[in-house]
Amino acid sequence: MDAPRRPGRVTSFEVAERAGVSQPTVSRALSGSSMISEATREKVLVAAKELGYFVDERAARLRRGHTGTLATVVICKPGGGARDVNPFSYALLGGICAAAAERGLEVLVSLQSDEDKLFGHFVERGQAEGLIVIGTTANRAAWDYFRKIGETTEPVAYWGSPLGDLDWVSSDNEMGARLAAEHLVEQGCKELVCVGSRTSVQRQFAERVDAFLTRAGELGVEARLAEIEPGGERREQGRMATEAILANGEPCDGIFAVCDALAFGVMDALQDAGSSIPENVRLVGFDGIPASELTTPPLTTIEPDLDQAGRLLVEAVTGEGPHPSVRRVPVRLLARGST
Amino acid sequence: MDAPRRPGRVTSFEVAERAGVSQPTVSRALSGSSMISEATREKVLVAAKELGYFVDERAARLRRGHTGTLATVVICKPGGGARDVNPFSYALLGGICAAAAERGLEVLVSLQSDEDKLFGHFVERGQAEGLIVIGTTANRAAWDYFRKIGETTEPVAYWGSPLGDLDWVSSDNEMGARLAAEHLVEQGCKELVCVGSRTSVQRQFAERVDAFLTRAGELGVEARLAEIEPGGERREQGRMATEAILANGEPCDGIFAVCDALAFGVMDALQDAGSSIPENVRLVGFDGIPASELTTPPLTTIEPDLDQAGRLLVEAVTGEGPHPSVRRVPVRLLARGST
DNA sequence: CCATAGGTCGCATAGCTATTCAAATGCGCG
DNA sequence: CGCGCATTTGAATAGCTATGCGACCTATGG
Repeated sequence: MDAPRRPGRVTSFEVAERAGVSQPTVSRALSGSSMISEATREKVLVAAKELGYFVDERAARLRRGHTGTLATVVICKPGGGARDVNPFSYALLGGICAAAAERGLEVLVSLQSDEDKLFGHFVERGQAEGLIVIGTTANRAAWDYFRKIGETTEPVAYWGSPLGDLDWVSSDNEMGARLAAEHLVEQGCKELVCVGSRTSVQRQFAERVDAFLTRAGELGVEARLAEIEPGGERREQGRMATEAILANGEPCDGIFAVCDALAFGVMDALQDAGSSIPENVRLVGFDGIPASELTTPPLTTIEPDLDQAGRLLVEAVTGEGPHPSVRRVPVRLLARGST
Repeated sequence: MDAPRRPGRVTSFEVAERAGVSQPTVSRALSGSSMISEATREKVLVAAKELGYFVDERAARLRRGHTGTLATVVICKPGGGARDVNPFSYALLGGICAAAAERGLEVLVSLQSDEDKLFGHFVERGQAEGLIVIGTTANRAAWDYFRKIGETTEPVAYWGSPLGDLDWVSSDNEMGARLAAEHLVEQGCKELVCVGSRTSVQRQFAERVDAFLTRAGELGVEARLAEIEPGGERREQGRMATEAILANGEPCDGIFAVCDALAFGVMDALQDAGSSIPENVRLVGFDGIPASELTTPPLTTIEPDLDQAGRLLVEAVTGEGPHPSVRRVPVRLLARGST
């Protein structure tokens, strides 16, 4: 059609011929084998450059038996397109890519919402060494699916979801929630509310709720849970939960929302009710998504170290360290205008 | 170490033996060849399932000669980690993944900031059919790099950057900027300012600026450009440009910021100056990033159809349609509180 | 001067599938 | 009953690299 499209690709045999050596020598020279003399290696490198040779990864991987690749499945909302992916998932994906690159691994990304295709069988098909699954919160069906196939022997690591005997990684929810409680108390709050859930698919939420209430208790401050309605958008859930609090006239001068998206809804409701942040109510979120900086006032939030998160996920799936393992990503408090 | 790790993997030969046929028959049966009888195909499928067989993509791709994979390079800021990636790039990446999945293609993602590794040679190494490059705005050096290697014969498509004779895709900047101008005028604005740049690496900015000023002129409304300072964060650039306007006491009741991140800075400056949006000044952004919904008031913005964007990029790189080609992604106005 | 060891390199092959080509089978029709 | 044709299958091979093992050469020590 257009360009001649490289009729036959340049092979290591052609490089060998040009360099006056054998094909295996080319292979070894390029892979840095120590059994090749410097002079020969140089000849080979020159020939390879002149011919524009690149190793064919297909053949190399077939022969070698491994791929140097990790697959990452990002779970999407059932009907949702790319637009609906949680911003947190994208940020996490970035951390994974960075950590993989550190180790010289490629990353294959798959956005999935269809239940039957969730598990791409990337490992069995020889496309990846292991699988990282993130965004499981977005899709209940997906969650159940992974729960069922939990017995697979594939090297797979999940973000944020205790699944029996498997590797998983999550924020240090307990630490984060404690930081939130301490911060609100330091700011003088006396009547705390936690907007979240103990029963969500997202088990991380329950951890945050429990740790927050416990820590508030230790500090001698009232704290109670405002359970969100299941289903629907997070932001809307946050709004409704907060409206319920306000409607009941319950006293409240400090709110901890267990994720930033919920916190946005909390802000909506407070603003509608004419309650000002932080004067009347102080608010802390969780996740540290970049958008949290844009609200008025900017949202105080608990930010996990996503580079670290990516690193731990990659380590879990490449089998470094014990198995099964649970790894906690360090968090820090980003104090901003909402407190 | 841990699990026996599948000492030898299940091959098509084993499936063949169990099904009582030959290896080529297995290959054909599983790939849906029409030259296999239904009875035989059924036998093969059963045997494959019983043995837990999956095609080894490494071997299949080696033999077949193509990979069914697209590589996407996301350019990052020079020193920046995953955290610094433009949210727009992530959203676009989502669109690309979705479009690729529609065509049964896998997506290999690579975040890159080191200049020497930008071009992963994914195609030459037989890892992908083609390359999509996004986020070129983030990194001047990267931009120059790609400019230099523009002559490569690799199938590569760029987001948003006219690069001589290559395929590229961008928002319909002209249409978007016109929509912005028309909207501001409809809302009664008489003194328009465009916060942006004609000289940025990001050529899309210049297109937006020109179209906005032209359209405002056609509508008989004053409009001028507030050129941003080169370098630094977009948000900061927007803030500084707006502060300059306010300091000069120039009349202004409508602002078009050529990207959302700039618009956030515009809001910062207006808020600091006690100028209220939309009463005193109306504001329109560009890109429709999800975070634009979170500002107070929510930002009116021009949203490109990112599913479409992904589709056009994938088509460009897979060689569907003419080459070289320039493709424009349809946009729409999201009217929100800031106007 | 020979034996040995160490350092380099080439031969042959494995790794698994898709495809080409020929062979076998079954069927209709003259 | 024989022949041609369509349908279905198998044998052989290509696709390209990495690696086990043997071969070779040179230097070294005896």
